[in-house]
Amino acid sequence: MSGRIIAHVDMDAFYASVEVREDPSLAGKPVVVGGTGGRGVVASASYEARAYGIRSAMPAGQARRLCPRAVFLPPRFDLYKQASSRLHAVFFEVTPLVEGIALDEAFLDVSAATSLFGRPEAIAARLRRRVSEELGLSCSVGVAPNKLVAKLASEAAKPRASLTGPLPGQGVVVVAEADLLGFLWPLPVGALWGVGPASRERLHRLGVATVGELAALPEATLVGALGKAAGRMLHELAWGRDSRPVVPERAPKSIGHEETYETDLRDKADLERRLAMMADQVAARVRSAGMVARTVTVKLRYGDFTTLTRSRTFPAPLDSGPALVAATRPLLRSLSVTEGVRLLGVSASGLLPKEHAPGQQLQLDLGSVVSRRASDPGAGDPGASDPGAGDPGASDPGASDPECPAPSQGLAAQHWEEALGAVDAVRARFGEGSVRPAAALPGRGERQM
DNA sequence: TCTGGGGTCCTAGGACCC
DNA sequence: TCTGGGGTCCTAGGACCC
Repeated sequence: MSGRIIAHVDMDAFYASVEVREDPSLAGKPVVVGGTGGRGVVASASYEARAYGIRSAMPAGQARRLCPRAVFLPPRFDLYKQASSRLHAVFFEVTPLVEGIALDEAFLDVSAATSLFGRPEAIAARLRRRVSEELGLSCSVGVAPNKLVAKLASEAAKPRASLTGPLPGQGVVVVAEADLLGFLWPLPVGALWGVGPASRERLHRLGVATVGELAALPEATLVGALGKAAGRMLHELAWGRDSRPVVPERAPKSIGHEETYETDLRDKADLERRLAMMADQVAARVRSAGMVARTVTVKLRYGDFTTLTRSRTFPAPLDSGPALVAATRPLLRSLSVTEGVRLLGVSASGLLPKEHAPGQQLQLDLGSVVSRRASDPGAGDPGASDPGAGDPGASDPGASDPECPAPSQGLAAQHWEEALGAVDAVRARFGEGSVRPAAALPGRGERQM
């Protein structure tokens, strides 16, 4: 446990600061990124905007009421991604052990960097200087023996908003092993990783408001109130114990896309087309990650915010657009849309690296598998690992759907791979919208472009 | 002018297997 | 033929993070 030195680097008001850097006339003004759509929320707010009480995740309307003269900008994620990769290049100057948490935030295990760069304070100061030189942006750095406290330390190092302008923070806060509990125990429980509004409320009912009070509670009480995993975890964290390692590369567990609409949608055919577009995009991202997916989930949210999911796991993985589109269709059809749909989404999970995936041929057969399983949940796996076995003669509503025919049984797997590669290549060159799934088109005879 | 979009992890119940 | 129990997989929902 002892000996680790973990740094947490967190950019200050990242998206807003990038926008100010791109347009210096915004400097000193309240700037809000996000919340430009009818149903948006704030993604990032400059310290000038925070002085009015504007915060991330706040509904746009509320932010506008708090500060009508704030500048509201639509997010430009490509710009933030560029800045993020330059940020990571700076991190790699110090250590290869970098775990990105978000575009603007990362843990660095700098335990082995002291011989080259000196004491933790010096490493943190160096990081801040290099970030400023390379990106023209400021960040805050926390250093501690573990991730939990490093993150809380970077928070303590942040600037503060005030109506007379941002008050600079310390920039760097280092918490030594001996000071751990003294730093931790006065903090509110909500500061701990994993304590959100629901857990905070439960803890308050137990009379717990600070981390110190949490530490005084028996672990069994916490487990009773919050469940086994969360209870044990929080008990450890309250005592400053956190052995989670810095993990540089994590394989994704799911890849998805969802959209909230300006007004609730009720037209089933329209929703199916939108879902097909999303499923096709998700399939492309699964392929570009070099993965295949076994589980497909459709998510739907009604106007009253009730949220439902429907998922299906297939015996063999899939990664083609038509396969994902075909998989989502019966899932959406199992849900009512007459109430009005606020949000629709698709996600692919059960991801496996493509090279270890067994029986990748399901995509050739998926139409029949999907509809058969949907109509008869008790049906076994109809030879899914064998592309030719899927009962090509059966008149199957899914496979014969005019809007989304199953890929031809006769198309050799190799040709299918080539077709997918071609789709991805055209998209890479001409943009995402250049190739669209047939199921996303309004009608068969109708010209789209 | 209520509540985004990208995710991770956990829980609980049922099916199923031994 | 009054009923175990562990393990795994799947599904749905929910808390939480940035």
